[in-house]
Amino acid sequence: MKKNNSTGEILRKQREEKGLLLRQVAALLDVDTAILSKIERGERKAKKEQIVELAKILDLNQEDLIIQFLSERILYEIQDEELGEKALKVAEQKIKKNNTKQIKD
Amino acid sequence: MKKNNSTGEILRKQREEKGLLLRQVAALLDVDTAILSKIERGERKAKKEQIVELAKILDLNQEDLIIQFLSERILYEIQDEELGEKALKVAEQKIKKNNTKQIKD
DNA sequence: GTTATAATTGACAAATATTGTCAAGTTAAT
DNA sequence: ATTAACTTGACAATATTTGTCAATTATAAC
Repeated sequence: MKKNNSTGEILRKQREEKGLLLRQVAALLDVDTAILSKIERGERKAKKEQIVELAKILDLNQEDLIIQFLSERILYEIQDEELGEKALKVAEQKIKKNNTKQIKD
Repeated sequence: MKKNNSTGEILRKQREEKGLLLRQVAALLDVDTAILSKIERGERKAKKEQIVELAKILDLNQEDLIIQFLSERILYEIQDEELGEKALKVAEQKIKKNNTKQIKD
């Protein structure tokens, strides 16, 4: 029972399910095969536009893929940071505080 | 009842409380006054090393300041992203999952 | 084993973003 | 009006990210 944890795994699985080659998807994405290979294996980060494009090309739910992608960017930002988890919680609190403030507008 | 929301506000308040000039703190930090001014006003992001240094210079709790700083970096990462809050939650879940995994090691 | 196709890897280049310097401009107090 | 502290914006230096390319590895078919 294998889970798709990372954006890369999701992309690769779906590409293979559709029987597409790296070359083909890379062409549609307008990047070199090497880049897509690295993105799928998590060696490189994709750009947001590429994630959006890939969702279209591979018929993946765009929102889910973006959430996945953004969460990885967030985790990348706090990698090796001992206080990362606490910072995440503070960030959430700040967002919430801002949301409730918005009600006034 | 004014809260110190941002890193910059904390830094400025504490510097003023200590009666230090931008010039003086900037010198200790080894950057131009302009940079520190911008950091305090939230116009520029500080580097992590600078945050650590500033905590020392201004006698601020280092962990608290770092958490503050990291949370801002995280929020910066998802600014303007509609799905940012959801991504934050997913990021937290991933961290937790990883924590429990670690027990095995 | 050779050939052919797909994917991976690593060195390097191009593009973008971050951080810094400097000089000129405010602001506020005297 | 002078002075000191701070601010601002243009630009330079640096660092990071993203991309290209050529060489290599892996796999399958013969």
